[in-house]
Parts: sequence; C-alpha cells; structure tokens
Amino acid sequence: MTLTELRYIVAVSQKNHFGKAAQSCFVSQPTLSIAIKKLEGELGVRLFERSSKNEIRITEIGQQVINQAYIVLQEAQILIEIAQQGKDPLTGQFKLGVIYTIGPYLLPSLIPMLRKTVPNLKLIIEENFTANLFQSLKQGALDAIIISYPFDEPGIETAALYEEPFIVALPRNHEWKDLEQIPPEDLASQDLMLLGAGHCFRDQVIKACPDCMSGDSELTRTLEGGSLETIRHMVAAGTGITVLPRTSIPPSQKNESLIITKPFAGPSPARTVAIAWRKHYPRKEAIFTIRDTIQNSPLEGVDIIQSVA
Amino acid sequence: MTLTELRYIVAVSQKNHFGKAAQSCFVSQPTLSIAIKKLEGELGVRLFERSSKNEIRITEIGQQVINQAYIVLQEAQILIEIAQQGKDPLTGQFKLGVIYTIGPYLLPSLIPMLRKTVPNLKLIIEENFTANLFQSLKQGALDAIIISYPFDEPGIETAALYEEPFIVALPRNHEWKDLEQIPPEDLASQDLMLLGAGHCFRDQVIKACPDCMSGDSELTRTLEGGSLETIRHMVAAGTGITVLPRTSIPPSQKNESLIITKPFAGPSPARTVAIAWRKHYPRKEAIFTIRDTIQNSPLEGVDIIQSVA
DNA sequence: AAAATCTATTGAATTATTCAATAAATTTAA
DNA sequence: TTAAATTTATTGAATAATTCAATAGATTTT
Repeated sequence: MTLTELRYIVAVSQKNHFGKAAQSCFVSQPTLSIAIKKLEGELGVRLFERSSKNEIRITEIGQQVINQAYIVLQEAQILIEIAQQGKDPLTGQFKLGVIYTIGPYLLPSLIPMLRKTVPNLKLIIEENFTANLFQSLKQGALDAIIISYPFDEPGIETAALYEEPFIVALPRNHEWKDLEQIPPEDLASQDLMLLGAGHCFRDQVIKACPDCMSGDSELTRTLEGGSLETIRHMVAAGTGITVLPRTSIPPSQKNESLIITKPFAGPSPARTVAIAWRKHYPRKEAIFTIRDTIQNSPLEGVDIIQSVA
Repeated sequence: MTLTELRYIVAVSQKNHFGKAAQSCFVSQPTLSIAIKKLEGELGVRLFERSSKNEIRITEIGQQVINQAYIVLQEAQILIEIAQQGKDPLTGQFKLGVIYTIGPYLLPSLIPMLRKTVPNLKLIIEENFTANLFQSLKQGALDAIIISYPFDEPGIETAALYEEPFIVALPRNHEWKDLEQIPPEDLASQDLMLLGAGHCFRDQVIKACPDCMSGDSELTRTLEGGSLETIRHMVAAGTGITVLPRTSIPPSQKNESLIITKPFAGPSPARTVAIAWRKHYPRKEAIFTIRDTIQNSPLEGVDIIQSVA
C-alpha cells in the first residue's frame, strides 16, 4: 500500500470513472488501473465494481476503505505542513546557554535585538557554569552556548565573538584611587574578592596574576556561591577590591561614586567570549544570526572579533 | 513521501541508530540512509542530527514530523484492518429486494435460516414491484433481487430457484368445491380477483388463462392497491375466487375451513422464482449462499431448480 | 597511530512504475 | 444485427526507483 495508491482510489471515488480519475492524477489510465488492482489484491477486497460503459460503483467495504484513505492522506498532508512550518531555521525554539559572568551583561541587549530581527525564534535561556552548559550542549538539551575561551571539545565548533579586557574595581577611597593603571602583579598585595570555583572567570583572573590568591583568604572562600553583583556591592562597601570583565561595567558606573574602575597596566588581561555549537547542528543559520546580532550590539570597551566566514 | 519512508524515520527515532533501524526495517543501512535523505530533501527540513560514533539526535522539527508520521502510519494500519474485516463476502450489509408476491411467504423461513448460517450478513429487505427492484439493483441500491421469470436484462445475471405451480382458491361452499382439478380456461366464467397492474403475478395468471379477465370487472379494479392476503380474505368471505402461488398457501390452510384450494388441470400454470444480481457484483459468494439457503428451505409443493454451477 | 564505530556514497542489479498500443467487454446507435 | 463508441484490462518496452555490497569518510576510543 502506498500513498499514491490511496490517492488513486480517492480520485476514482470522486470521478466515478477510471479514465477521468487517471487524468486528475496526471497518469495514464493503465497506470491507475494496475495500481488499484494491486491495492485490491493486497487488501484482499474489491473496492470498485467495474462495469464497462456504465459508471463504476464503490463497494460497501470500498467506501469504508476510501473514507479511511481520506484520513490517511489528510494526516500525511498535515505532516507536510508541519515540515513546511519548521523549514525556517529562524523559527521555533532555540535553547541558548550562557555562563553566569556573561549572561547578565550580554542578554539585556541581545534578547530585545533578537526579538526584533528574528521574532519567530523562541529563545530559551539557561545560565550556568561552562562545564554544565557543555554537558547540556553535548546531550542536545541546548542548541548553542556562550562561553569564554579556552574551549575546545571534540564535535563542538566555536566562533569568537569579542575580546573583553579585565578591569580592576576599587572602593572610591582606595589607596589606588588616583592611579591611571594597575599592574597585574600588584593585586597580590590586596584583599582580592573572586567568584567561587566553577566560574571560568575566576581561573582567568588567577592566571592573569598568579600570586594574587596566595593567601586564599577567608573572604574569598565566603564568596563561593556568590555572583559578580554581590562582589561589586562588597567593593562599594569597602570590603576589598576585585577584577571585573569589561561588559559588567555599565556606562553610568564607570566613574560612579562608590566604585572606581581602573584598567590594567601593560597588555591587559582579557577573555575571549565565544559561541559554541555541535558540529552537525542543523540550524546553523540561527547560530550565525545570534553571532552577528551580538557583534552588532553596542558593547562598550570590547573588541569585536569578526568571523572569517 | 512514502509510507516506507515514514516507517524508516519512526524506526530511527526508536533505535537512535541508523544501522539498527535499518535492521528493524529489514533493509540495508544505505537503503535507509538514502530514503531518509530523500525525505529530508522533500520536506526541506533536517529530521536528524547525525554525528558519527555518537548516537543520532532528533531535531525539534524532526520530533514533530515523527509524531505526525506515527499518526499517518496508525491511520494506514486502520485502513488495512478495515479491509481485513471486510474481506469476508459473508460479512456486512446485504440489501435484498423481493417482489410483493414472494416476500411474505419466502422471507419468514429464509431470514431465520440466514441468521443462523451467516450471522454476520446483515440483511436489509425491500419489498416492491419487479420494475422498481430492477431499477434499484441496476443503480447499486440493492445487492440482489428475488423476482419471477421472465427476467432478462443486460448486465444482470440470474439463477432460477424453484418453480411453483399456481393454485385456485375457492370459498368453501363454491360450486367447484368437490372437483379434483380446475381447467384454466374455466376461470373465465367466475368472479376472479387479481392483483393490480405492476404485480408480475397478475400478468402471469392472465397469460395462463387469457380469457379470465375479459370482463375486467369492477371488483378487480377495486383491488388495484391490494395484496394477496387481502384477496385471500375476500375469497374466504365468498366474494369470488382467485389464483395463488403455491408458496402462499400455508400447510395448515390447505384444507382450511373458509378456503379450499385446487390444483389446475393438465400442465399446471407456474412461475419460476429466481435471484438476480449485477454481472460484476463482487460478493457473489453471498448471493450463492442465499440461493443455496432458499433451495434447502422447506418450501412445500415447489420444484427446486438446482443450479448448474 | 590503530582499531572501532557510524553514516554517506558509489555503482551495479533488481524491481517498480509508467505509458502507448491494443485487447476485451459492453452499450448505444444506425 | 452490425458497427461505432465507450470503458477497463492487458501487454510489452522504456524509464525510474529501489536495493544491496563494497567502501569511503568522519569521528571516537583504545
């Protein structure tokens, strides 16, 4: 039994004539006759009572079969329509993972822009650690993730989005308040507050200034479960200093009353933010759209890394 | 799109593995791969995200398509089951037409016998004149009709069932009450009551005894819309005599108090009762079953005409 | 680096499908 | 009653689709 055969019997039931039915199916009359004969043989029932010259007659069981054939063809049509609707890679759910230290600063500008340019893309956001996002991406629970380099996993492709420098954040009355730049190695002498393990940003800061955590102070351990925002508030309260990614510093806060931000001296420590996806992910266009949207968003103080493709 | 292709994508979604899915469909892996590739091309969407080594992943739209594929296949299965159920020609509706002068005498024994031997055959009976039954048969509104010869129409086949003699019915105090047999030509001298035009039995009686209606009495015209039963009651009331088909005379009534029945003298006038159907009617087995059942039913005083087949 | 595991591709063989031509059956018209 | 007309079935050749074994290509695991 094939869908074509079902189309043939429906046509015959509509035209009451093999020849006309064949015409309406754009095949020759023998083609249709043979196909129906084959189907009748397969089903083991006679669907039509043929009588030369006169019109054909649908048997009782034939009518039942044809009614069901309508249903089958209708459901097949619905399948095609479902596929039709899903044809556009910029339509449907898109599950985007973002690490904790990027999400709060990137998403507020990204989401409205995407809603505008690709309104049919239903974004679902998950914020988490790189490791967890990667697992979800690998398993297919996420379509793409925004993380920070280094990130190199088999079966996963990435595209760099931008490089953002690290910035030192001080209380306004800090001893360094009048310096232009801070040499990374000087951080070791201060009460430096960092995020807990799991945040890649923590590791990147430590890598930029290896001695800074020599003390592994009580203070830092206390912040294990915290966020950059918590740390920022503690800096404002004068508890210590910290290092922040550039995008976490809002324009208005650059020289805000309670916190002063200073660039690093020399070649600034920085992180490269990237988007990652499974190599064989079929809706690459959606990913590239997100990439392009991010690279066209008004991120201050970062270097957009134009993709080579 | 073919049902086979839909079976393939359902198999892949179940096995999460092209090779195993191919096995479960009893085809080679390339066959399945190519078929799915073709379907994906036709639908314009990628249904599966392949990644060598690792298991395959169903895309969002792929899952929707596969869900619909399940429905299509399920409806196709129902179609097969419908056909399966209708395979038996002795199952389902069977619309049987019978002429007025046979129905009341044949059906009371026929219907219970058929209910017993072919319980799945849902008999639907229509009583009418030969001409109307023939029209319905030709148009397909009836599956078979039981009529009386002569009956020869293009595209219609018949099988003789039995021959029944005609019998004279008299009031018990009639002048002929002590005769053994009645010569047909003697009827002309009596008040003979017959059915109205349209009943073939009327024509057959007139043919057997051409002079009997020479008077075309008021009495007979009055019976235009009547039935054999009405006439029988009038005979009992002494209004006149009539001719009845043998099967219309119940055993108990043969020498009933109010009516006396007498055979015709010489070669008795008789009618041949037959069953007729469209030449290409596909459920001949049902017709032959009805034919055989009638021929095995306890009809008194008739000659069963065994079919040659 | 080699082995193992998948899916994709290739090319040849098989199988289905298709159509033009025509047969067969039946009805209508002459 | 024969001839023409109409309709479905059959035939045979051409085309198209499907199938599989072999193998390539890609990736992961050992």
